[in-house]
Amino acid sequence: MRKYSKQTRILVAVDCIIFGFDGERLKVLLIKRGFEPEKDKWSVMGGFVQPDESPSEAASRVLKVLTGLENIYMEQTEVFGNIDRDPIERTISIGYYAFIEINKYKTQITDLYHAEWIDIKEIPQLIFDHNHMIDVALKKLRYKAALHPILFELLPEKFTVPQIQALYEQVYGSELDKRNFSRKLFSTGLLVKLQEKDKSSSKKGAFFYKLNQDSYKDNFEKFLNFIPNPQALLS
Amino acid sequence: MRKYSKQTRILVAVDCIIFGFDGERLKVLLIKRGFEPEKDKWSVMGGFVQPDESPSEAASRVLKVLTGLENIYMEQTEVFGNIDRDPIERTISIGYYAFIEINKYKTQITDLYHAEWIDIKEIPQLIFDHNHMIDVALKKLRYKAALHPILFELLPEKFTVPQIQALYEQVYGSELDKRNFSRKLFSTGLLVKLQEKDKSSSKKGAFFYKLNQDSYKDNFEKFLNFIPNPQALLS
DNA sequence: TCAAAAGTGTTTCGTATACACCCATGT
DNA sequence: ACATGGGTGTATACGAAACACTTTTGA
Repeated sequence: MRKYSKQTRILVAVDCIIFGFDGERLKVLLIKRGFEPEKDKWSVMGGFVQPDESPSEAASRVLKVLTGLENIYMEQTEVFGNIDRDPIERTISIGYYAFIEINKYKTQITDLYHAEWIDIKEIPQLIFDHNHMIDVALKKLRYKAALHPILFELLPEKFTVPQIQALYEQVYGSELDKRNFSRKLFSTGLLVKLQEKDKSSSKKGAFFYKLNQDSYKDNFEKFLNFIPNPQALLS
Repeated sequence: MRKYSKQTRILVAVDCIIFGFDGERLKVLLIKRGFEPEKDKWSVMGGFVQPDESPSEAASRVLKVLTGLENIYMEQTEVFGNIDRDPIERTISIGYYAFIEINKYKTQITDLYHAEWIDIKEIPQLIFDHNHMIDVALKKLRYKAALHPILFELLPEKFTVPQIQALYEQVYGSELDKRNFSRKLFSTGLLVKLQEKDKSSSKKGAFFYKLNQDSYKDNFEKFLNFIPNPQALLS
């Protein structure tokens, strides 16, 4: 068969907004570019989609190269395709966002790309439309996390209730009532209490919990409103 | 400045899933392809992104060429980028979905592309991954419509309560209690009652309503759950 | 007068929210 | 003993859902 001979091919990139949580602050992994264009400026990590990979494979590859991590939850945000968003050459970029447990991230790789965790409140000016990409990812994160238990991806295997609450408070930039929060949390049936306590942040210590993986998967797509029983309907 | 010389450029397309509602059934606008590859097979309408347009501009152009309509609500679904999704040549396609009032669609243009409204329950086998694209768009539509008043885009300027209800019932494939439905509907403050009645579907006649455009815009992003007051937080 | 669709109210129940005190422990 | 953060319970209010009858009018 022949090709679509009269059409223009375009550079396609992926850019990854990588969120992390250190127990106190929500952060994004940014790199200081070691190459042109915009050398030494901050940006999110990205790369071009190669002939032998799908965009999501490209995003996973980029994530792995930067952090050494695989099998991480990633999701598309949206496509950024303005004609002049990259001054060198037209490039259409597919945005992805990922959640990683900040301590799994190996710092030895950091130096290679001059990568750093930057507090979400202190993002510097980035190249191209990368600030906008982060805004979009953050908005999507907030939207999704209000309806689905997605933020657990940011927590270590064992975590405490005060830690989760701090995470939600970071994401939404507001304080939550701990009594109502913990009740809601437990009512999901997602948490399994462990015997061990985290004594690092208080004298009394806070119990560790882990995710009930089965009900986590089962409940991931659940949410409510407008339609009487959307859980049953959205499948 | 020089180009990213070592990278491979890729064909980028947009494909538009166009939803319509005829007062009874939810439908999708499909075309019978008049060109190779897959001539005479059904597909959704799409086109390649041109050098002088962004993907969303391309989607609007495709929609206009097919339906004659402009300024229609469109939104990205996701990117479909498997290496072999188009057997002729690798093409990355950005999915869009649109809602149009079915009667605004001019049938004279239909013939040009052999376009037809197909009931959502009766989608034939389509080329490439187009069936999957429709599934994704439909899922997204259901998700979004459960939280936001998006389905009004499918209705004519004047509509009746039984019509909206029928639309929701089509979208979710389930029956709704009309007492609860109308109460919820009116509580949004989105509707303005008109004097005129629609007598076409009953002897008694049903009152027409129109959208309160101001509160429609104000309320578009509202919804609830998991976080105490997400409306205030998502902005 | 009857059939067919439109329109309207009440009760019940569950969940969201507001709110304040006791517990455990290291210093 | 006390300061610090962890953990728990209750009362109220609001919204969701279940449920059935009356109205209008063309045939």
